Amino acid sequence: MTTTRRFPTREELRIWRDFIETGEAVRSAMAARLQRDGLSSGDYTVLLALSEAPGRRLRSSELAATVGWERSRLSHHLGRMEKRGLIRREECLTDNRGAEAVLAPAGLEIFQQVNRPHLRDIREIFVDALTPAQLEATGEIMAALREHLARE
Amino acid sequence: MTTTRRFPTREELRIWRDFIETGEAVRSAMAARLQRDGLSSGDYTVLLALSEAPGRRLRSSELAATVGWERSRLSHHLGRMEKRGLIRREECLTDNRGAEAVLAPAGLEIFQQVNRPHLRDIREIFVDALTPAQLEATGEIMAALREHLARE
DNA sequence: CGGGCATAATTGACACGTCAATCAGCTTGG
DNA sequence: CCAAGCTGATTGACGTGTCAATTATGCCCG
Repeated sequence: MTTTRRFPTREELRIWRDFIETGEAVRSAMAARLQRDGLSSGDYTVLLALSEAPGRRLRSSELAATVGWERSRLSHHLGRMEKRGLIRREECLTDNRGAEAVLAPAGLEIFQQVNRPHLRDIREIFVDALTPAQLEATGEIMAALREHLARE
Repeated sequence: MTTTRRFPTREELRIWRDFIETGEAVRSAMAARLQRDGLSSGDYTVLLALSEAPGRRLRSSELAATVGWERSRLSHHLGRMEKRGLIRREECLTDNRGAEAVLAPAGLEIFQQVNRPHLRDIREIFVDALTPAQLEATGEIMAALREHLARE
């Protein structure tokens, strides 16, 4: 009876824009809080991954896979973090092409300072804004979007 | 009875990360499609606003308000779009400080070419991925997040 | 063995976004 | 009227992200 609509309705469009804009607003609010401790979201992502890695070190490519970044993005970011003394780079013993990123003392210290406040911020900005049912629905919606994306 | 939890649970954290990462994935998928026509998301946003404005022109500050951007972001973006011939800048007659952004013929043409495919992409990437109930829930969740953010 | 291909990582060029500083023109209170 | 301050817009510096090219090494097959 009803054929597949070609274009979104006004309401669907509104929700789409809400989705995009709210995501940006939430990320930017979180970035602002992290910034108070001098970290960007990317910094936190890297520090978290390294702090959880055995020996607090990871091959560049493993780190990239862990955080889901492209190599070159990681390379640029590590360069900036190294300049600030948050990480070090070392050569890889088992593969001369390889590089390892090592959590530096300054990086560990700031991560430990920032981690609990950051988790609290996630609760304040995100978890507390939603009912348990909405939170669950969010999980399902994100899963549906990702699965749909993957089917292309 | 139950005091406010200090930190998110594992599950809440998972949903938080899903929310952030899915948002990034969806935006990036959309950006890739627009890119096939040589436009960034920002370009589309500006072209849409201008194409709907009376005379296809807007004062810079009004354009900034319409799309919700900071002035300086808009200024940089308009500079790039002007270089590509998508818009022109003209002086404002009523306020010598002012500048107007005017949709250039090339900008109008590409916008008209891109608009319908873009709307179709929104349906394919976003609307089609969700059930009607999920779509409605998304609207409510985004509203809740924004309202919560505004309360700070 | 060694030429050719794959892989690890970096680099450079460029688009994008934010922040702080700047500049010009409007506006207003004494 | 005019100095002080406000507003519109741009700019420069810098962090960030992507893409394509590059460099160096490992690996495999003939």
